[in-house]
Amino acid sequence: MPKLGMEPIRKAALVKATIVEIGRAGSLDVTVSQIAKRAGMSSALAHHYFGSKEEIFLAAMRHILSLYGAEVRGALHLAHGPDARVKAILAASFSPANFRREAVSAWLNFWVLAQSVPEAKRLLAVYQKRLRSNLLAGLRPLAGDRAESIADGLGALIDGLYLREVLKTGAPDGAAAVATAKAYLNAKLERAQP
Amino acid sequence: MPKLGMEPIRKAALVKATIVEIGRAGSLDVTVSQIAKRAGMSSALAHHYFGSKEEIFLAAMRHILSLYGAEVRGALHLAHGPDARVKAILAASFSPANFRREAVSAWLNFWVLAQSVPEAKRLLAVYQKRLRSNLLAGLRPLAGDRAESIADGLGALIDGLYLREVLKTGAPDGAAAVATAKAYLNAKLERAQP
DNA sequence: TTTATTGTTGATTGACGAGTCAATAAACTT
DNA sequence: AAGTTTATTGACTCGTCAATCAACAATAAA
Repeated sequence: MPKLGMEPIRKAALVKATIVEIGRAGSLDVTVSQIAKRAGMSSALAHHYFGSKEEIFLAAMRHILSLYGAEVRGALHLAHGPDARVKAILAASFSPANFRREAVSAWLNFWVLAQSVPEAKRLLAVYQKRLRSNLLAGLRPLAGDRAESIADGLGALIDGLYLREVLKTGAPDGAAAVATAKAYLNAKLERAQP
Repeated sequence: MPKLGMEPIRKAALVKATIVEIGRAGSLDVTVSQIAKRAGMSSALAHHYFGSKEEIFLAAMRHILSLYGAEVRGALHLAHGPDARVKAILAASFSPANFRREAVSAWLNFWVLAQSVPEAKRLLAVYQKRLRSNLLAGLRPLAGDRAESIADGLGALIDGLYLREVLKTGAPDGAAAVATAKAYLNAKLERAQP
């Protein structure tokens, strides 16, 4: 039965299962056995590939971050002009893939993890820095030296909209979130809603 | 040794200790023994007064919420005029008492708790509703029917600023947070920084 | 065909933690 | 004085869970 080259497959399955389980539980109170079971293997195998529960969590976090990063990069690639680039970032941030219950819950819990696990904190800091620099690139031509303060506000607003999604019932409404963020942007750029 | 009327004293000590311990750990991974020890009693006594760990957490959450509520109410009492009232809410939200490491960490973790404990979710929803209605009362005279969207954005921004505090190192900077929120407000009200 | 190498799990270990209980003691009631 | 209520804790139960291990299976390399 054992076919070779299982490692990447198993790891990917575990990462995916971890995100699902965190979403289900709404917290990091998830056992390795639960994760392994959902991924269709024994908990011993999960330990075999990842070494520890913390490593599993970090891998899941990297995965969420890289999914998000890829989406932003893809959207940015298609966008021409500063305004379009900023809006592309917003659209990617609240796209169905990222702005879904599971993922939002995972983000929230990774924030918690960042308080006690330095590597998690580092990863989240990288995300924040990249988001900021992406926003800044688009905003600078539009707002000059006010770009920094707009970017910081917009970044916090995005995170806040994620946070608030947690309390909502029913399916996430990415469009509404994007609208709120765009309204902020337009107000800061002192122009009417386009 | 046993003096009567200990219950409220013990409970208060436990609630306080809970917030400190959650702040220290950065998560809800805090044992009843740790909490009880910090509060200067045995874990059995903590169970005696609260029944369960979950009840202890909920009591701590109610405490944080009520501290915040009291601060807002106090600030609102002194504020005259819609503009002053909105600013009072911002000032209270980022006052040193509320916007400190421990409290911020507690808030974040209560958000996580809300995902799995209905009562926690309820409490957080009450907070959100009150914040919204307080903001609305001040914004309506200033912005008419745009007040709703401004209040929602401002609410999310406040939460986002709390969230971002988690990653920061060093002492929290309430003034900067207030400045960001005020900048948002001013932009939405289409006026220069007063 | 032996000998690694990789994949896999059931069983076990060792630690830890929530909640209970029995026992003790002080204070208040009658 | 006897009985009741409140305060308090050390010791214990019972369950859970991360991590390890021993053993087995299958493929690849020699």
